[in-house]
Amino acid sequence: MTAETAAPCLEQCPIRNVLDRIGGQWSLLIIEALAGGTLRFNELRREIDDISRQMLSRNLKLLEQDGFVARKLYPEVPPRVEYTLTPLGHSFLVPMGELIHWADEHHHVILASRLDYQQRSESNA
Amino acid sequence: MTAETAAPCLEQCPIRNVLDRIGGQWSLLIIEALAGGTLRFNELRREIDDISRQMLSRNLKLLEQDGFVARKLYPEVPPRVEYTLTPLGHSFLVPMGELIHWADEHHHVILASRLDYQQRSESNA
DNA sequence: GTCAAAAGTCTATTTTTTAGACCACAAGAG
DNA sequence: CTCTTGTGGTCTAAAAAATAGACTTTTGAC
Repeated sequence: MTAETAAPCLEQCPIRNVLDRIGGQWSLLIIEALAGGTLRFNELRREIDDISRQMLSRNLKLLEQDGFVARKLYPEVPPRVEYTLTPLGHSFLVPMGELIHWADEHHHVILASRLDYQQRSESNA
Repeated sequence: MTAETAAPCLEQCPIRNVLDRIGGQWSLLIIEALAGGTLRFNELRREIDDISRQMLSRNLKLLEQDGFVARKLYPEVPPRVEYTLTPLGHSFLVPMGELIHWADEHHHVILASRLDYQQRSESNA
């Protein structure tokens, strides 16, 4: 129980640095949508459906910065922009898949826990 | 390419429902901190160090609701509260571990990508 | 007597997100 | 010709969320 104990995540730790980007509501959803293949901006928007243009735009930019997705602009009129997962993005699908699998497997437990908690707090009220 | 294609995550889909909770900046950090064993409120705060009391409190409450952590209040004065991972919380450590491992393995690529992007946008400016 | 610590809560300020208008241009309908 | 739709966004104003910091209550140390 000396200084060695835990504290693995100070501010500029790599894990935190990476996961903070992934952590938003939208990033995982976008990556998942692109897992099926290249999509254009508005295709993504329809796919995710309740994301605002601005958030989609911002998150795509972040994902592009971090090298998860590649953005290809076709200089046509009207403009066409295609977003595709990079190899890095694809490699991320593996741990993300496990996370989703876990969520899928356990969501009933979680839902039950939520209900339980709700009922307990009601009976205390 | 019919309706079957993708759209796996509408609003009330379980994955989304679960991951939205996990998705915050703090949840993963809290779970990671508790992976080492039971901690009290202020111990957690020192562990994570740049989390506000309010966010820690709120996130712990959410994690408790969802059944990831158990909260044990000792009715002493001053009050003592201990937070511990439940079995569900522990089982989550597995996919989370893979995610962290991936982040650890790839953060250099991501950092490089960020720098690259930055330089490209500077040369375009 | 004074100060710190416990585990939070409350409020005010700041940041982030959302909703929605707006842009230039072109193709298709009528 | 005009009207509407679709393209990939950006901009602004309003709503929601996060942060910082004071406050609470009781005990033990000094």
